[in-house]
Amino acid sequence: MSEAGENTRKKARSWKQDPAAVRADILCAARAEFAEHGLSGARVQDIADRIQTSKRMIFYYFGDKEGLYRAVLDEAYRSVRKAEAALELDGLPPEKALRKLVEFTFDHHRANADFIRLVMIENIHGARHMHEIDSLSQTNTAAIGQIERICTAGIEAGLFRADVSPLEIHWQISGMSFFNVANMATFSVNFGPDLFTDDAQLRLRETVVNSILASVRAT
Amino acid sequence: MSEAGENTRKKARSWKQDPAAVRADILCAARAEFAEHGLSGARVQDIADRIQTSKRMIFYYFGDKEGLYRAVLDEAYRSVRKAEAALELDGLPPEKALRKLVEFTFDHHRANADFIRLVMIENIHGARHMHEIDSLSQTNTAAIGQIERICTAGIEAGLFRADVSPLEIHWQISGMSFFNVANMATFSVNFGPDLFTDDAQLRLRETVVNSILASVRAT
DNA sequence: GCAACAATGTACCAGCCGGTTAATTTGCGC
DNA sequence: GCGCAAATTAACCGGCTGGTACATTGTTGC
Repeated sequence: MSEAGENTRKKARSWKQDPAAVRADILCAARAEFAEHGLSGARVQDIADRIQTSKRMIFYYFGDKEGLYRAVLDEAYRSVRKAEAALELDGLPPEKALRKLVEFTFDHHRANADFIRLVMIENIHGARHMHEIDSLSQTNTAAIGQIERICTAGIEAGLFRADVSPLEIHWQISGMSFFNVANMATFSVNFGPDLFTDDAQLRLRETVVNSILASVRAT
Repeated sequence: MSEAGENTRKKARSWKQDPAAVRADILCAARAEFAEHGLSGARVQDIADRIQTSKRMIFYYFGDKEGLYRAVLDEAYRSVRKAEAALELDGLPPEKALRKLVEFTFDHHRANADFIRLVMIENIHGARHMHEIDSLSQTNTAAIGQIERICTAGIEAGLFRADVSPLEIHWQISGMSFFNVANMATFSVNFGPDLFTDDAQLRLRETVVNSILASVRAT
């Protein structure tokens, strides 16, 4: 995911001219730069330097810095949603399905630190830029739909409490999975890095699964 | 907490000259500015403008922008720790104590959005600046001590599982309480603002309490 | 092969912003 | 009051940074 399209062009054919690849390269470099330094911290020149292109091209394709940032954010959300949609839970029994969803989310967040950082940055900006990206609203609620189906199945089977809230469950899963990646740096400084070794993370993931399952189970 | 020392000086006595108050005012204004715009996004001039002082004073007292940022971060952690330490749980039965701790943390994070934002920002910078603040390491582990005592009491009473991990419990509590504030903006855009009304937050807090309690309880 | 247009390279600018220099004022010890 | 250091002001600077003007080169349709 992160190295895709890094240098797909450059004298690929005779000499140059490959707009689509340039655009893609810029997006990729920009995602890395924004994720690393934030919106105001990112330097357009540095983005250009990451691939072999000029600042000029960036403004040519994306208008201005914020336009580029918006494009990066849009593309990032789009790709994450695609990965989430690939999960197939509908056949599984409720507890298995919920467990799989939690494990997937936990792992997926860990594997996509760039995306997490972009969301952190966007939150610092009060999600101001997301409002101008329309493609989000519809598709994001699909994540809730997944949990809703699990919940109704679980309730019907008498396994889950009748008053579970799919939105709250999603919030819990996201919250811990997100925090795990987003706050690793400060948490490590404050409490040591023990929780972030590979096997500690495996145990932690299991803790998350258990606490979610325990809280939805019928008494 | 946020308006303290806003304008404690200014012609308070005869005309001016009140170094301690100026320093405090700068710190206060800087905290707001950094929390709002991040380290690179914050403008030293804007910090000076928030109170009636000049950029020069800021460099006079704090050396440079990063020095000021470090001072803000230090002071913020210090004040939060003080509030945490005021909690008295040692008399309570284990479940009551844990519940109270969760409720306190959840509310406290909500009430201190500035601090949350500073931590988010510091995480974006890989906690680079926290390393240079020594006062943290010792006192932060006190938070774990609190949970440790609750856990041993709970285990001895046969109420808690024998393998509960205080550090993991702290991670869970922090994770959800932090996420709740830190990601409110993007979460609202993606899933609507329903979860962030006052009474929804009350229910959400109860969900957090229940899921933590459920996951530590002996089977 | 030649317009016409899309894509790219080069050089440049204006304003902002962190940081400084130097002069002025205030408070304090005596 | 006087001297001296601390506190404060005012003006300034250099370079970085987002953004642009213009020339140039490749591409495509005919």
